Order: sequence, then structure tokens, then C-alpha cells
Amino acid sequence: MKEVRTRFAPSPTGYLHIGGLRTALYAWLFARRHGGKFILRIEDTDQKREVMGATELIYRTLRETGLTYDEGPDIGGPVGPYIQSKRRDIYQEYAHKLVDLGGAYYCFCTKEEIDERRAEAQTDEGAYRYDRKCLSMPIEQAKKRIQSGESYVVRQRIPDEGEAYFDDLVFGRISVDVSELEDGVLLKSDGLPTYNFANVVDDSLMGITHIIRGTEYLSSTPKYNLIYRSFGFDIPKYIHVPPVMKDAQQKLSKRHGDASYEDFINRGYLKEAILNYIALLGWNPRSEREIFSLEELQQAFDVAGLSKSPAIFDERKLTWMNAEYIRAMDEQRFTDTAMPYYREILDPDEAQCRVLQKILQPRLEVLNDIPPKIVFLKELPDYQADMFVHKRMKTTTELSLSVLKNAHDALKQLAEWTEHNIHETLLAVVQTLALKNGQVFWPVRIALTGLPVSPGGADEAAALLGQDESIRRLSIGMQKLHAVKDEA
RNA sequence: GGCUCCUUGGUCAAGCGGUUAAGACACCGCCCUCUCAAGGCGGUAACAGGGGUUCGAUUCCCCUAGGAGCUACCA
Repeated sequence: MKEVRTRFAPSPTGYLHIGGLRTALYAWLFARRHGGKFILRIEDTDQKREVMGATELIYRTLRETGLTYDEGPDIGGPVGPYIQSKRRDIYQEYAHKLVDLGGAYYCFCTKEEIDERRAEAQTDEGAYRYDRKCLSMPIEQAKKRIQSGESYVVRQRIPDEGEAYFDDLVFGRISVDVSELEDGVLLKSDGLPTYNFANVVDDSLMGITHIIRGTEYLSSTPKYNLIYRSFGFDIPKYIHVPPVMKDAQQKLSKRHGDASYEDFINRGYLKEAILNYIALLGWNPRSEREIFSLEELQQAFDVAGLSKSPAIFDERKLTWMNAEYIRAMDEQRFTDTAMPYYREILDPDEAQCRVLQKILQPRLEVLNDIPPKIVFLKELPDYQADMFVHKRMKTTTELSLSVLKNAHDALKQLAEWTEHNIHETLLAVVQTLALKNGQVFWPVRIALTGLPVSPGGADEAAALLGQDESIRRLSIGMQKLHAVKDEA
């Protein structure tokens, strides 16, 4: 069997959006799954839409995500160039060849003329098709006009009757009567091909065996197959994948300012989680498993699991999955990953890192949650004394004051400031005052964090703050409680 | 307008003629608990509508509705 070759062929029109990344992922997975090659091709035949730097961003994103390509513009390969604007001569050659083969013809009608005729046609909305005015022109005459330097395009010659069709691995056979098709432009007057032509020539010349792309091409693929036939090219297998939607009506798109891969990274999402999540948007492994590494995805990927209908991107679920990935990290990896975020607030030593890991790992959804969760360590928030009073904890002002005093004194004596020792010390306070755990831990935690909600408990907060700062904060708590008592 | 495609809970999605119609996220409740999480247990919630075919339709066919894509010298 022939080696499988797939490609990802983005236009450099901006950031790589989530839908594009998913298409790339599927094409990559399919190639890897079958021991084949994955090729990157840049489709920049529409210079008007090109965005500076977009190509580099595509290279970088594919590298970063691990979707490595075997051939591409920046690494070369046997069937390059891999940038369409550098393949101009190739398209020219094949366009003329297609004319010779009877699959296309030269056309000298200008855009303006056609717009005029379209307006005059007064047909229903969008019903106008090119009237084939130039189809009847003798080939010698056409060639003469070209030689004289006249501007021209090459149009596809759609057969007069019959069905055009193709077979898709997920949608089955798609066929359309040729009377529905237009003699579309293949080679533009600027000498560059349209997508309609470039994709056929490139995919053939590059030996692409499986074309994996979005469903927006579903209705134009029958006419691409006509071109393949005219050339006598082998027809590739087609795998069209439905779009990733932002809601039921709209696709996820950079144009509408929807989040791109980069945006998610910047917001503290892990690339593994993003890839895992988008893999499952439109594809299912035929099992209940949801967490897959790239390698595992590679093993499991199967066209049979591809869905036909669009999938709405659910950030909640991505977030959940991201949290799963965070929780699954080993301690070292977590600390390494979290360190840049810790540094925004403090410079933790090893012991502090262990406590931070313990309290943060189960509580994070995205990495960006880290700084706001630990700022209280840097500075005690200004809080109100009524936070000490908690009905369910059964704490009162008086009780809290006494707890804080006892905790303060006991902790001040503590020789070795470890979380374990702190915990034991506070339990001893519970014993001494004959209270319930919460009645001691709650006020102490409030005094240490100044927060109604904090990651971890009193002992962890104390361990992180260190002995001096903890003692200081307990004193502040007592002052606040005294102030309230005096008022009363 | 024409053509092509799509349609199971709020979302992802299993199902491929006979099921109490899975599972996950989200949501709600309970447990655990020094707060919040995490974790455990449980719950609410779906076959777009109408015709066929069939002993039997979520599943096959047709129609309608809704949605998407294409209908460019965009990709």
C-alpha cells in the first residue's frame, strides 16, 4: 500500500485559530497513525489577505504543540516549494496543460464586464453563472491574444452533462449535476491560481493521499475531481471535518475576536489540555475515555469516530480538562510549571513550594489562577473583625479572641516551624480549650489570611507565612477583636 | 433563490431495527471537611415535527422546519 501523506494547508491570514489547529491535529494524527508523512503547505495565493508574521506563527504553533511536519516551507522536502506563491510557474504550466487536455479554456472577459453582465442578468440572487462567452474562441486566436500581452484568466471547462461527484470517508458520496457548476476561474489574471486550482495541482504533485480539511469544501470538491480526471491524476481520499462553532450560528473565528490557541496559552491553559479537548470536538474514540496524550491520540485515532455535525466549543469543559491535567502533574512538574506564576507574588523556598503545590494543585483550573490565590501571602488583606464570627463554625468574638491568644502563645513557642508541628500545636489548643477543630482553625485561618475563602487551611497558611509573620497576623487579629469588644 | 450537507439533554457525545436511550462537562443535592477546592455518592435533563417501510423505529426512506456551507479573478 502507498505511504499515507496528509497535509495542513493554512492561509497566512492571521493567528492559527482553534478550528484550524484541530484540522491540523486530525491530519497529523491520521498520518502518524498510519505511519505516513504530514506536510505543511502555505496557501498564500491571495496576497490581499495576507498578514505579516502569520506564517511564522503557524510554524511556531505547530512546533510548540508537537504537530511536527515532515515537509514544509521552512524545512524543505522532495516536492517543494511548499509556499504557493513560489509555485507560480508550476501552476502556469499545469493551467496551459489543462487547456490542452480540454479541461479548461482561456477567457478574456474582465471582472468588470462580468459584473455588468451579472447585474443585467436580473436573475435571482446569486444565480448568475459565467456565460461561457470565451469558450467558443478558437485556440489559435486565444494564444495570439495572450502573446500580444493581453490579460487573461484560465477557466475550468465544466462538462455539458452528467454528474460530478466524490466519495468522502465521513460523508459518503457527494454528487451534483454539472449544470449546477460554473466554469470557475482557475488561474487569475495576476498569474496566480485560485484555491480551486492550486489545491488540486499541489495535492497531486505533493502526493497527498488523504485530504483532510473543513466541510466548507464539501460542495466544491466534485468539481475538483473533474480536474483530477482531466489531468489523469490519482484521486485522493477525502475526509471533510465539520467546523468548530462558537454558538449554533457562528464558527469560531479570529475575525470575531474569538480566542485563538495563543490566547488560551496566555490565559494559563496547557497545550496538552487544549489539544486533548479539541481532538474530542468532532471526534470520539468509541470508548468512554477522555484523557489522551498526543501519543495516545495517535494510537486511537480513527476516521470512523469523526462526526458529521458541527461542534460548539465549550470553554467550561476545556477548563475542566485543563484542571485534570494540572492535577495529574507530578510534584516536580507542577512546581516547575507554577514557578513563574509564584514569582509574581513571592520567591518560595523548597519547603514553601511543597506546601504551595499541596494547596494549589487541586484548586487550579488555569495557571493564571495562581497569583490571585496567593497574594494574601504577600500582604494581609484589610478585613473586618466580623469575619471571625461564623455561625456554622460556632465562633464568636469572645471565643475567637481567646483562641487567637492561645494559638499566638503556643505558636510563638514552637521551635520547628513546619506544617506538621503547626497542625499539632493547633490541635493542642483545641484540646486545651475543649473546642471543636473548626472553632480554633477558623479564627486562626481568618487572622492569617484575612480572607473568607483561601486555598488551604490555617496550618498551611501559617507554614507559608513563616513564624514571625504568622505571629504578627495573629496579633493583628486580636487587636481587631479587641476593638470590636470595646465598642460593644 | 439554487445546490450540498447537518439535526440525540444547556454543551460534547454513545447508539449503527428490539436498550430502563450510555458516559463526560455544566447545574442541583448529600457525604467528607478549619473556608474554598479536590474526592465520594446521588439527582434534574434529549431522539426537531409529520408521514411512510417494518411485527417493531432514535436507528432505513420521503416531506416539512431549523441551521450551516458553497454559489468570488477568497480560501
